[in-house]
Amino acid sequence: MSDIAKIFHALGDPTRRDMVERLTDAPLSVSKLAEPYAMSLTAVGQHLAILEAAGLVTTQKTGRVRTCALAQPGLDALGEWLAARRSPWARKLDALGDMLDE
Amino acid sequence: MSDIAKIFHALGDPTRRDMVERLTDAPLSVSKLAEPYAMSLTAVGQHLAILEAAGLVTTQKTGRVRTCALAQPGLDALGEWLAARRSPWARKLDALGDMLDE
DNA sequence: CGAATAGTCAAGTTAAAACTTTAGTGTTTG
DNA sequence: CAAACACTAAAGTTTTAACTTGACTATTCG
Repeated sequence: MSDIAKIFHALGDPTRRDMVERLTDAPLSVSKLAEPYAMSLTAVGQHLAILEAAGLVTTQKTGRVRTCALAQPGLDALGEWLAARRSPWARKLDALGDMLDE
Repeated sequence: MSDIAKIFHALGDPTRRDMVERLTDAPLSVSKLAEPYAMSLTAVGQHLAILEAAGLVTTQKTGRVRTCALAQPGLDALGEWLAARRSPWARKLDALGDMLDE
């Protein structure tokens, strides 16, 4: 699964997208992050693992609490993908470059 | 389902994301769009409906052929969402505005 | 006009995600 | 040191989404 595939798949789920939105404001522990959702802590942990694998969230464990924060790599990759669709000339240049490489 | 939810859900699927990527280069008929995929034309039509509902693709039927092209509204909405995560100060200003409204 | 083309509709099947339960680890607190 | 806390792992269930089949409509071509 490519990076961009992981990112879009991760953000395709409403709960995960909401988590990212809430982490925009401030870092949160797993428990705090889980509070608003009507699901088990385990389920939240699973969502978190997906966000982390996509490079959208980083976490670090101190003692028994894991703190989650927004990560740049995922957002940056998303920005690049979007830029390529919004300025088609950039994509055409890429295609030209690929052609010249052959 | 909110606009941004529709957009991320739509792009969360690999086939639909590939469709959008191919439409970045040029508009295509449904049949041409379907060619690379090992699935029925019906399935492609279903994917297309989801992309259209998300504002990522527009289509128009002329005679018996439907031509599909990339649409701005979806990409713009995605850009706005992303901008809000990448510059947290913007989001904090929004929160301040909401607070002052009360 | 008949056949081929391009796409669509409704309904059912299959495959993938999300979520749960149960049980457990390491960490702090009283 | 026992109990509460914060999370984690494995395995099974349920829900959702993707995809198929078969039948059908409208358009173009010979």
